[in-house]
Amino acid sequence: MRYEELADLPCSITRPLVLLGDRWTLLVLKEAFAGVRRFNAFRSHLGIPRSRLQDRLTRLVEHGVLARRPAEDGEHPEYRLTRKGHDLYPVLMAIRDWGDSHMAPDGPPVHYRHTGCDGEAHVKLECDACGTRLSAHDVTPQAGPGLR
Amino acid sequence: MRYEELADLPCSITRPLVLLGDRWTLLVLKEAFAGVRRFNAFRSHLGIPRSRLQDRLTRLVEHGVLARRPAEDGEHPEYRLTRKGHDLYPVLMAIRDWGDSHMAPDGPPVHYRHTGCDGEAHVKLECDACGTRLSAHDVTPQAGPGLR
DNA sequence: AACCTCCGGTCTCTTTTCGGGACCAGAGGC
DNA sequence: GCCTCTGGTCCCGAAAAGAGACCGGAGGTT
Repeated sequence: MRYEELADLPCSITRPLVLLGDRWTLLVLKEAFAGVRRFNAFRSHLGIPRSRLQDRLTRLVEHGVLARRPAEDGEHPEYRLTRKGHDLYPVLMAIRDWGDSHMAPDGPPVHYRHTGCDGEAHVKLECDACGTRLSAHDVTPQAGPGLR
Repeated sequence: MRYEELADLPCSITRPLVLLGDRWTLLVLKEAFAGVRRFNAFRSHLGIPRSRLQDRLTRLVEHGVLARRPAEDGEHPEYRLTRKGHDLYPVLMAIRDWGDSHMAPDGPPVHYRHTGCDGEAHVKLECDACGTRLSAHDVTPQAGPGLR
């Protein structure tokens, strides 16, 4: 129970990571953003063991990231992103930007294009007051209300 | 060796995750961005077992995310972010934005402020051509040069 | 020198988690 | 009635994580 206790720390990086920080969870979510909804579809795309997939899906449902619906037409359940899950898209896109920059010697395997536009989607860190583009050097941490 | 093979897939989300997707790696990097450089400092801040920390640091050095220097003044080695490591900041900030939104009922534990400005740093997904703010619905994947 | 401490790092043992396959039940299809 | 597909559970051997003992080099003290 040592590691799970990290989720109680007042840190908005640590807390999500206790949920998301493992081999499969973010990969499952990546598939979900690609439109995958069915149990066996996740399984065949990722090669994840069934029991592991079951664990991860259940946990994501418990945390409100996915919703399990008994399916609308057929009988087979669907796992769909909730609003909360949908909000994770920038995380995956930030990872992808990094992957394209540093782990894609032949260029990006996939372009993520603004639909109906020539541009590509990229993640940017900005100051919400002055709009300046920021890097780690420009940011200063400061105590907030959620600090116990 | 099944799981590691995912790193060979032509996907810029999957490839980084094989390196970053585990309990500790992103937490170690979070500490690195907070200025931590020494072995025992990582250890005491995170409560990570020493052998685990050793593994992770070594792996990050091998991947060029951290650099191990014999230290400039004293004798003790330092682990510092490389350029490649520095580029991971948006990933951590994207996670933090999500944590603040969905896992911080009492408000953000920490504000990440634009130094010398009142604004806060936030991650945004934008079209690099037209500048529009994008969500997952506005993005279409398209084959790129890195696709085998 | 002898002793003590601090530090990064290794080794080893136990517990937890993961991987992979067997097994199961419900829903159709034929 | 039988075969198949699907989501889901169970179980066991393998891999990874946790925890603590141990080690060696560098300083500091006396």
